[in-house]
Amino acid sequence: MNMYHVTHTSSISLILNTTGTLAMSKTTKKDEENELRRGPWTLEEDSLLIHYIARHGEGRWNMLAKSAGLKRTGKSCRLRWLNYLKPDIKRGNLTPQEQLLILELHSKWGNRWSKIAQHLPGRTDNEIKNYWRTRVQKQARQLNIESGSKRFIDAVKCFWMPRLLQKMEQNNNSSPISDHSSITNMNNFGNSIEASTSNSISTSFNVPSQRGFIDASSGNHVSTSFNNPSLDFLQFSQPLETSETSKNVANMFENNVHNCQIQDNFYIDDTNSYGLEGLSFDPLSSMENYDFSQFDFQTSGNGWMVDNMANSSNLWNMDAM
DNA sequence: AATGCTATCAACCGCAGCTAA
DNA sequence: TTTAGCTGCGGTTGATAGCAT
Repeated sequence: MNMYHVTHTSSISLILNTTGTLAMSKTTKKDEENELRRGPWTLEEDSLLIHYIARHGEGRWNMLAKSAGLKRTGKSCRLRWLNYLKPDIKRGNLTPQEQLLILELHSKWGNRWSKIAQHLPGRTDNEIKNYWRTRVQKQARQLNIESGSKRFIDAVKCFWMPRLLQKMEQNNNSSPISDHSSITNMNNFGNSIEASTSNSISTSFNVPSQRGFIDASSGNHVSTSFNNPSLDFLQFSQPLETSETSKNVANMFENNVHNCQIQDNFYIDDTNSYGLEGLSFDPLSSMENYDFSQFDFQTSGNGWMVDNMANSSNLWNMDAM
């Protein structure tokens, strides 16, 4: 049994558990005899649980806990299995695609973590919940936005999502990518918000009625539409046939359509504040690097973004998704 | 090197819904 | 119909690693 007791006294033991961390458990004789264990699981407990489920299957957790010889509650066994031991659990950082999907699904279902997790194979509700609370909500707090508010949704849609798309594009292209990025919306060229890199990969979220936009790197006016009208808001400066990721993105969004509306005159050009390292990936934090001083920008209280942006009436159409 | 702070994530808790007795 | 037990979900906590000072 791979349980490493580093030290052991009559009442305190240090145990190297499965996560590689040291767990200190203070127990009494009474605890050991009568009470249920709590805290980090040991390798021995994991092994008992895994082998029992391999033989008998999962479910009926209270009985399982007793039968397996685990001094744990059924709930604890269930949680340990579902969140950590189950073979098909995917570990490691969430990919941009997964993050994008989480944002999409959360906008649709709210804190229905279990339901969201069903759409991310190998990811657990706990993991998604932790991601949301530690990354997404943190950004909202830092920007003085109430998470779940309309402004927060605007931020997610107009900044975070395009950058995730951009990251996906970049991941799909192994060629060297400059740190130069820009988000551009020029009044003269229609209402679009565009994430662009210097290697001409450009992703635009458009107001459907105005589909043209300027490729920031080439200066050419580009208008690319999807066959599916519901994808009109998604446009790419590269022809679709040359951008596999664009196709993937299009597929991903096919049933998750929403429009991103921002006001005219909205122009942001940051030259180096969120290069690749920034894209690894914290889009809202990169917002903090923008110069919003030219706008009616409030850093505390209710406001944080261009007023017209927040006043858009067609934002985040839940029904359309 | 020591200390404090922050981020992350595993695990626990309380509650609600379901089911069987 | 009531009640007790079980399960699953979402919120919260606590331990710890890593970073900053």
